[in-house]
Amino acid sequence: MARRQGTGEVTISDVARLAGVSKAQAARAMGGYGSVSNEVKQRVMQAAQELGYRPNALARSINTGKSQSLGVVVGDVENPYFGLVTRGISDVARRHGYDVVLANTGESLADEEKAVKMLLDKRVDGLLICPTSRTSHGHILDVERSGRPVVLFDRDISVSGLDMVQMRIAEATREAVQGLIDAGHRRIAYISTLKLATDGFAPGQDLDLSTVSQRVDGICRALEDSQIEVDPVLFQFGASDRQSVDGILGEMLELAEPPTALVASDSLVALDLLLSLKGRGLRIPHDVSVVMLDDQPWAELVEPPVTAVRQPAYDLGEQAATALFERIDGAEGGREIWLTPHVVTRGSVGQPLGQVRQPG
Amino acid sequence: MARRQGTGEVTISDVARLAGVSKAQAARAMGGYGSVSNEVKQRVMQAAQELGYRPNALARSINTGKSQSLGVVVGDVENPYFGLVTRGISDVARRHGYDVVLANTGESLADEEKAVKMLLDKRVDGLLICPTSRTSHGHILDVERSGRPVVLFDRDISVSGLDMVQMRIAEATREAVQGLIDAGHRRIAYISTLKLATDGFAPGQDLDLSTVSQRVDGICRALEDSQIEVDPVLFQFGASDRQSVDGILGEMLELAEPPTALVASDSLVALDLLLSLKGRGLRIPHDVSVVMLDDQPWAELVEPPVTAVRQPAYDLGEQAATALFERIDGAEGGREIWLTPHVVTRGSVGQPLGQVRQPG
DNA sequence: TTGTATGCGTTATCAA
DNA sequence: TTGATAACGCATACAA
Repeated sequence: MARRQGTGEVTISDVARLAGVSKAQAARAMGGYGSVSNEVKQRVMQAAQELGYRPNALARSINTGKSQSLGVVVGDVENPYFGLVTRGISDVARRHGYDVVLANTGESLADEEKAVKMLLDKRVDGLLICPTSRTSHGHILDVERSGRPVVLFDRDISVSGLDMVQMRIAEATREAVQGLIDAGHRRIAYISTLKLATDGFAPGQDLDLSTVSQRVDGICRALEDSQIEVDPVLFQFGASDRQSVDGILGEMLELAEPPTALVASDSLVALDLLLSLKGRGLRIPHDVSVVMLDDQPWAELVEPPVTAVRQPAYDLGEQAATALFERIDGAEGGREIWLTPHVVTRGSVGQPLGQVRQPG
Repeated sequence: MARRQGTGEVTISDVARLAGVSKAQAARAMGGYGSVSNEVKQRVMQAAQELGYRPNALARSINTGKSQSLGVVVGDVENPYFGLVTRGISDVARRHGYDVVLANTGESLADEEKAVKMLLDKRVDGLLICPTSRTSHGHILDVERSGRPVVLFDRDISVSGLDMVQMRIAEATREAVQGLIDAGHRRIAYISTLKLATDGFAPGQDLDLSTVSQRVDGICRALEDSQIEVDPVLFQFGASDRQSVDGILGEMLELAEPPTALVASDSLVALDLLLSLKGRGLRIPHDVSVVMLDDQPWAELVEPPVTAVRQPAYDLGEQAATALFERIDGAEGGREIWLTPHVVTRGSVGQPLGQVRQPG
């Protein structure tokens, strides 16, 4: 007589009993390992079918040490860019018979740390992380130390040796900005969601997100190539919503030498930025030129269509997941994979208005 | 001497040994159940810390019967609507200390069935499903029968008794179409991604997606209220990509009595539709009016801004997850929750061009 | 409060 | 090819 109740679900023992074989044989037949005669296999299958038996994957995992699931940690699935990345990951995972445990951290480091812990506790076979911070990465290194493979995607961290799949977006950004310069722009502003740790921004300053860092580098390189001054006031951060974007834009337009071109760090910023411009009655590209550093379908639709840097987001997800599976299958770590975004030229870039220098 | 090697990870036994207490006491201290003296708790915590011990959630789950994770089955996370829903679900889950196993099925019934099986095998504590089909739902009923709670979201199935959270979009659609009628439209077309099982569409026909069914109902009701003929040729399906949308639009414009207003079933269709209109040089709302049955931020940005039905997608996710947790906590099932979308009037609806009837 | 022994549902080992 | 039994890592009933 059992002292404790089971879960009430059908187990392999029930199947074995009905099939008239030992538990071990039934397990072998169901699991497809070891050797079992065709006749027994038939009987077991039949019994399993009849009882509606489904193996308990948890119990299996505890024995095999493999959970057949991947942990994915990302800041914001709501951002269409990450939506697509997630889709790429999920497709590869499904193809491998794995499923995906998704943790959305809202770009909070504390939540990211918690999420990683939870995922490790659940013994995921590997982790895909898009880190919130370049520098606060203790929890990520812990994972590697624990022996479970990790692949970083989209963003870098400040130590090397980990697998990572990234966009080579510095170069594409440089190209896009070169396009602005070629059109005659000298005052080019950059607007990002990233919240700066420091009060103001200084060129060359370390930024805590590699993706933002790359973008800024690309812009600066383009400017320096043409001997154009890098003006810190044209690098604006903390553009987290419509209101802050509008505020930032308003301040920059009041500058003695306002920007003639605006570079939006991603599609969300671009959306708010374009709405703000529209609200102010500014016309693109007549009054101001615009470039967005992440393409989205609607960029083609607005008037004028927006010049953008198109990132292969789905591919990023696919490659990251593929790299992780290679690690799970025993491959060496430390590999870096770089994907190449491309500039898609549309109609939002034109010549700057001849701006008049304020006297004094 | 152990015959089999463990996973190599630190277990509660190791912690117990180092702390100099029994395995049970260590487990109690770590798990926070049963009674343990403060002194032992201290020693155990200390030992766990030192060894870097992390409990194996799988082993715990197998005992408790609770996995602390939710399964989410959805057709397409890439669709921003579902992206937001997922975010809502994920936030509630995290608040409850659960994590989310996400299965993206690409709207394939076979994949949906497989996904549900996998999730059940992994003993998720509950499932949130956005079903691909109203009628092929055996796998969903199986879940309920297995005793694990399910909440359907966004879409209905053809049997009652299950928990479900849905948009009351028939009514909002009726309102939006009423707006078109009020503006003078009589030829109103509807374009949906749904692939029809039958060859053509007949008014009153059963559709396999409740969300599409509701939209069609809303349109028909508005038309009937104004004694306008419901013309099957104005209901077009299978608009899965830009090309097919363009083809559908082309055919409809060649009709003897072409539509003067277009209703896009969701934001993806709307995007393709607007691009197609733009490509053809048709102007909104002068040449044709447009309404989209799912609002997205860019709808406000395009020229003219697009009148849309705004669905509280994040709320849908939140409510669905909340309902599921209530079921997990023992609440009765069979509840239906309805959310109310609203028409957001913008500039894409105008008076129809006086169209000339073809003679003969 | 503590320790022992057993159970969870599976896989792995070993002898038959 | 089979069956008995240990092992996985933890939770829990029971006795101490």
